[in-house]
Amino acid sequence: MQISTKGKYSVRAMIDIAQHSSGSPVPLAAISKREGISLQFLEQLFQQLRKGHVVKSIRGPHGGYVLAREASEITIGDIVRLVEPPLYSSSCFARDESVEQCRIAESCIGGAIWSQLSEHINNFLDSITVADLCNKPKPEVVYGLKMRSNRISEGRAKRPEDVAEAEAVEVA
Amino acid sequence: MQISTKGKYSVRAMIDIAQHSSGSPVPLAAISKREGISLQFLEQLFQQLRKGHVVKSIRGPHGGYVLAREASEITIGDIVRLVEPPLYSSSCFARDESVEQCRIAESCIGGAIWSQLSEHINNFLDSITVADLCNKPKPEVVYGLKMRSNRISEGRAKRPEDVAEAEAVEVA
DNA sequence: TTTAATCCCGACCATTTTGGTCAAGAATAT
DNA sequence: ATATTCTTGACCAAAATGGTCGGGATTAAA
Repeated sequence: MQISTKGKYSVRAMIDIAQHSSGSPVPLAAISKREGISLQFLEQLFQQLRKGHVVKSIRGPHGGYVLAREASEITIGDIVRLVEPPLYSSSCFARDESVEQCRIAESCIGGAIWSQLSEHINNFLDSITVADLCNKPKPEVVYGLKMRSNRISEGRAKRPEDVAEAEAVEVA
Repeated sequence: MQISTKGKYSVRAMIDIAQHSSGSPVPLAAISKREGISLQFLEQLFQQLRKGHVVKSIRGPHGGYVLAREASEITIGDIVRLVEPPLYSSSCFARDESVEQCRIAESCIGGAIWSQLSEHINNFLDSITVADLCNKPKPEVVYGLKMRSNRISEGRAKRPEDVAEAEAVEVA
């Protein structure tokens, strides 16, 4: 269970755009140089980010990418979900995952675990926005991240009762 | 970000032992047959589970594996951590991950995100025990999983303030 | 004491995923 | 026109995943 560099690079690139775009588009070449990420790899990632509607592209000279909406309205989860495979893919403890039926049948709790874990992770990642990471908070604040619950992220219809209360983790 | 079959298989095998062991050891061959998991793959997994002290082995005829402690004292997190690579490995948004220094330096929040995410996941997985999954709860109960916070899992020293309040997710 | 059951261990291996590169093209500001 | 920038698709090496194989070591029981 790992977060790949695709996720990390994508988040870094999105932060980079948010920090360096003053209304004008940011070319990938600039991000590549600043973040030390290969241009071609960025291009690959940004196709997914564009199709996922978190950035918009502008072609030609002085072109580049701009955030599709305000940095405070783009969550880390929005980004990560576009470039990472989903955690929960309908498999539980069932013997044969291709079959819908679970081995321990009506008492199966396995699927619920992974789906609940997935919910937890998504709620956590959706509680942090690109704007949060651009504000350069003081170290004390870093560890006291304010968690916003019930955030509705793009393309993911959540009923309110689906959303867990995400409490801040006191790490320090 | 995926949970591999190693994690799922290991959890299933542990549940299998808990359900079929009446004090006597459960041979891998029996688990293999019941769960449809290759014997050799199980052997591979159980080496890690044994070294991680969640099971004990008994060799010779009528041998097999027994849980190293009560099913209610073994969490899913205990199992999964033994066979899955760790989520958080000291990398944040830093340009050069081999260097300890982060690009956005004193205001770096990136590392905190992944480490907090890791905490969240561990707390969640540590809130569910093998015993919970053997009790065959009714479907209603399945989705109302009671989360126990502040569980101390083997080999992971947690200060109380490190542990988030894990609330039950109302899925249904 | 042989035999069979069982765990133990290390090497091996095919496929998929990851983390990219390369080359050619299309759009567009200047 | 031309240079800049995104767009697309093919390709590729290395690592991880999800196993298999073959032989040992240990031990209960016939």
